[in-house]
Amino acid sequence: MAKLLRRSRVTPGGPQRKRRTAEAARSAILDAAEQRLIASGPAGIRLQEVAADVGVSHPTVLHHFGSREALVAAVVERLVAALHADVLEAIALAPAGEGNMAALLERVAAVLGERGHGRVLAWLALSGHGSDLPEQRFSSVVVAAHARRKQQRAPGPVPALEDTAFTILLAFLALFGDSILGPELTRSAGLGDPARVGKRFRAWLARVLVDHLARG
Amino acid sequence: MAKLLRRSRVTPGGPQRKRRTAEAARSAILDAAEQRLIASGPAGIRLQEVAADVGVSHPTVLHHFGSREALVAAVVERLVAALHADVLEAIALAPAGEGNMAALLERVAAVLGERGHGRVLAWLALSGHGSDLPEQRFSSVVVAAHARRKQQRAPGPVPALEDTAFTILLAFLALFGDSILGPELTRSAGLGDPARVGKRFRAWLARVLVDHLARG
DNA sequence: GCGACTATCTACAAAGTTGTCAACAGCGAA
DNA sequence: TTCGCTGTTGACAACTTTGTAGATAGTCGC
Repeated sequence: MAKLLRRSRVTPGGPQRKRRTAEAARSAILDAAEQRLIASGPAGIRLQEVAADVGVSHPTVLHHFGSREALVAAVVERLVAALHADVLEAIALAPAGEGNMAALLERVAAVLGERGHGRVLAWLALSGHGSDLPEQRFSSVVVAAHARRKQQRAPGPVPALEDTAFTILLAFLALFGDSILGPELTRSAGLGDPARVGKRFRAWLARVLVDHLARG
Repeated sequence: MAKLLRRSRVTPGGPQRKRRTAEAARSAILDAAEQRLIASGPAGIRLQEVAADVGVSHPTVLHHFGSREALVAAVVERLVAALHADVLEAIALAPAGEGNMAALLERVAAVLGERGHGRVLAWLALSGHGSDLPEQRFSSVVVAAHARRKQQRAPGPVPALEDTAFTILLAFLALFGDSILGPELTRSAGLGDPARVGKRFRAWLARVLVDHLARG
């Protein structure tokens, strides 16, 4: 009789099994793993926690990704692609004008801050996943910016390409560093609301950069 | 007979036990844990690995620190103190002159690069150990630098304190970000030897900062 | 409805990690 | 030398985590 009663080896509390398409399951699992990646880094991704977030058992995760390592690789790849697209979009959406440096910095800062893209960059660099970062993109941005710079300021000596590259590098590193420990530093400095201070800092940085590009 | 032969429950390969003072043992364990902290972050510290590095068994580590968490707290505290002292020393050793900005940046960059102080800063900020970072130190540096700045450039309008603070913040964030993903970015940009490019970048940054402080 | 496919589950295994415990052993003091 | 203190150890326990295996059960096509 007992054999007839139990429909599975052990009757679960909620016997209703939700079945998704493989693609939907993979996507949901990647979403959960992405949150864990942002919060705890690649080393902090646990199969059981990710599975619990999605509402499935951890063998289901293994079924869809094969191994924990493959899951980490998949979520890193997806997130790096998203980061890459977001940065390019932020740059592309900045109209070529005068006071748009501040808007561009604000956009890039938002990309690094929201969704934790800055944190993920740091996690990957620290964890040795640096080779997963997009390659040869920085140089293309530099070349495009330098062309626009030479076009905009006709008279005077031609600025060196490296000057443009270093300017962009400085802006990006400052925004990146700010996304990681900016709040801590402003709090430590007692400057008040970190969000407000961050905004003022970026506006100030925009003025410095424009100043340098114009006169440097 | 067998009872007489075995001097311990199981005869170890090397029966020689090295006994250190508690202080020496703690120091050696902290050294090993520090390496692990720099390489893998606070979450990557394993009692067995640290013990193996020192050449002891892992219960010895627990004996000296009580728990893994206490060990992590101890090594973080020691390393943050060392980082703090190194940064203050780098600033203090910079003579108040003209072209010393480059030397100062080089010093701070060395502190962040060597011994992995920059990495540790990032690890702690990402891992939520941000509250372990030194407090109220940034503001004291800003105040001192601002006083020196007002003294050096007598004529003209008095620069705002926030301008000095943002300048220091920019320099530190750029150096910090460069210590984390500078090599990756320069490699991605195909600019050649990251060490050389980093040095050129810091020299360039020094010129930009001095320029801003003088004219801004 | 029925069968094939497969997403999903429970149960288990294997390895790693932290922590406990009793015993051993080096070293200084009486 | 002997004794007490304690740094050190092997063995073990409890827990976590990844991975495997077989069974269960939705879903689609016929």
